[in-house]
Order: sequence, then structure tokens, then C-alpha cells
Amino acid sequence: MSVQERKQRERAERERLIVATARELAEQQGWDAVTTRRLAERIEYSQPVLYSHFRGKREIIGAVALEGAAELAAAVRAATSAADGPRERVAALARTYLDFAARNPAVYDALFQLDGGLAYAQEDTPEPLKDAFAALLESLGEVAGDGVHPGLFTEVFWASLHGLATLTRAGRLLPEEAETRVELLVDRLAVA
Amino acid sequence: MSVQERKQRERAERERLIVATARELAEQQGWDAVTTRRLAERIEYSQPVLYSHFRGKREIIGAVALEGAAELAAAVRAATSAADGPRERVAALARTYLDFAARNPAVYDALFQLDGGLAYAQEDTPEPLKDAFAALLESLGEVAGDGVHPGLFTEVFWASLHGLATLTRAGRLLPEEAETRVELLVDRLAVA
DNA sequence: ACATGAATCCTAGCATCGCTAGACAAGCAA
DNA sequence: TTGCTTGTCTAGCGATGCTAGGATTCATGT
Repeated sequence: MSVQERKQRERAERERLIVATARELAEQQGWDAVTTRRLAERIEYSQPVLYSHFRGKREIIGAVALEGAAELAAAVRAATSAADGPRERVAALARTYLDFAARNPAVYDALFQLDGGLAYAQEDTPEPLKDAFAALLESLGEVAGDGVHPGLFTEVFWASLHGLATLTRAGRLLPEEAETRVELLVDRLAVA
Repeated sequence: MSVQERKQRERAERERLIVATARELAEQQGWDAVTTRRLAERIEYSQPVLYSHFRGKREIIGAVALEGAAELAAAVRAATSAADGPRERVAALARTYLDFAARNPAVYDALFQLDGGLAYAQEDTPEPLKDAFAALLESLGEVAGDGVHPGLFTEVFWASLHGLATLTRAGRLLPEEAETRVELLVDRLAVA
């Protein structure tokens, strides 16, 4: 049995290597540069090996996305738990979210921009995605205001952050005023 | 001279045909289906003809985007001018914007999701893009609130709409609650 | 120790993509 | 009619995602 277990470990290890390499390559040169050939070469295996782990490129993007969702959730929770009061928690959440998107553009793309073949807002949504939304909900639910459904408020706030993140990264918004925009958004949307 | 003029007219006509066909194909089957071969076949010319009008596929996407920007601006202006009072104008603007994105997903993608090789928020930004932003600013500037720069407020509001539009279309948000989300957004962000 | 069979991996190739070079034809000027 | 420009097409390049089929390795049973 030990032999099989070792092989299984090695296989899992190689899968992590694939995902990590794809992510690294995407952050360095963009997702367009993440071709199956380049990826295979970097992990020092042939192309078909990728397809013994993932159905195709989409699933690799999806794997990076799930990894990113977990990190985003953790970052948000760390930031909010270190802040005092609902207003400050929400501000910290917003800054952390936008910071994550700015620092990990490829991962953010994998999560929300590209097709990673993941289901959202459904029964079979992967756990990390649900949990990331839950992390937002924990702090945002506090400031939804009377008579406003916390989940719906979280969706709206999240959408606003997503819009700021993508438009900024696409060059549609100048990054200098980023902080001012966050202040405005938090002041208006969050009910103390 | 008349011969040259006729040729020029025909050339311009063919260029419109290319853009219209690309848009139609994109709306029908998505931008992935808009390949230079398929596009060439539909306009009943060979591939290289496309490259005598546009530098490449990117520029074709850009042309569709500009067309869309003009339509979006017109739709927003029509909706806002028909509404009474700042609050209602902004609500109409939001609904119209999201409706446009939902009804013309391919055009919206060309505008804000894909790389059409267009410059944004800069000196050499094409006129239709500037004008679309101006159309938003006209109504949103009214409800920015004291001491808040109208342009910055417009950016934030626009980003929120953009987030709602993209997340809804990507299946990240369920469309049933769309109207409720718009109400919430307008109520909180707009200062009467 | 050795043969067997399964698991594992790679070479080679397919269809398709965006894009371009070079041949060919059509139409204008002399 | 003869040249020349202008326009268009055929054919092809390199690169993409993905896959079939052969080769190799390796654990296993005798």
C-alpha cells in the first residue's frame, strides 16, 4: 500500500506545482502567456501530463481561482478583525479587497474575469467561493441598515468594489484617487 | 474625381459592414466565435480584406466598442431627460445602463471587458468614450453631494453599475433581485 | 530472477487561430 | 494598345488547445 500512497502524494505534489506555476506565469506575463506548452515546459513534463490532472486550461484557471478565493477570504478576515467598529471594519475590508486585486491581478482575473468553469451563486458552488462571500458578509452585514437584507447589501457593496477593481486595473480609472473613492463608497453605502 | 469618390464610399460602406457583422456574430455566438475567417466569410470577402480596414481583430473590437459607446450615451440621455427630479433621473440612468449591458452583452464586453486597444481616461481617449462618460456625469453630478467632486462621484457610481452589470452577466449574481439592488444603490449613493 | 500486465509518460499530429507574403486580375492613365 | 497602380485572393507561417497511440517504466506473482 505504501507504494500507492507515495505515488498519490507525488501526484498531488505535481498538481500543486502545476497550479503554482500557472499562477506565477500568469502574474509575470499575463494569462495569455500561460499556454499549455509553456506551462508543460516549466514544470518539466510534457503537455499531456496537464490533461491527466485537469480537463483543460479552463480547469487550471479554476484551480488558481479557488486558491485565490481562499487567500482573499483570509486577507479580508485578518483586516476586519484588526479594525475597531463597524465603519472601520468596512473601510478596512474595502481597502484590503482592492489591494488584493491590485497585487494579484492574474489571480483576480482567474476569479472574476476569466472563465474558470466554476459555478457561482448556486448549490454546487465550490466551498472557497462561498466562504469568500461569507467573509464579506460577516462585516458588511453589520452595516446593511434596517430592513435591508444583509446578503443583498453585500452583493451591492461587493459589486461596487469589483467595479472599482476592474476599471482601475483596465486603466479606466486613475489610481491616484483610489483612496478618495473608497472613502466615498464606504461613507455612502455603509449605515452606521 | 467621381470615380475615386465612389470607391471611397464603397470602402466606407464595407467597413460598416465589417463592424456590423462582427457585432452581430458576437451577439449571436459570443466573441470567441468571431474569428477572422468566419467574419471574412460572412461579409463575402477574403481574410486579408479585413486587414486593409483594421490593423487586426483588436481594432475591430474597438470599432464595435465605439459604436456601443455612442448608443449607450444616447440611451442614457434619452432616459434621464424623460425623468423628473434628480433622484428619478439617477434611477432611470442606472436602470438604462444595466439594461443596455444585459441586452447587448457582446457590445458591453467590447467596451469594458475585452481589449479593443482603446485609451481611457486620457488625452487621446476617443470622443464617443468621453461623451458616454459625460452623459453619466450630466445626471450624476447633480447628486454628488456637497464637497464631493462630481467627476469622482460619477466614477464611483459608474464602477458600481459596472460591477453589477458584469457580475450579473457572469452568473455571479442572480438577476431576480436586480431591481432591488438598483434601488439600494441609488438610495444610498445619491444625495438628494 | 524473471516474465507479465498495468500504469505512466512522451512523440507526433489535428484542427483552428491571427496574420502576412506574393501571385494574380481589374481598371485607370498615357 | 500598353504600362502601372490598385485591389483582391490563394496559400502558408507560427502558435494555440487538445488527443491518439506508441514506448517505457515499474510493481507484482511465480
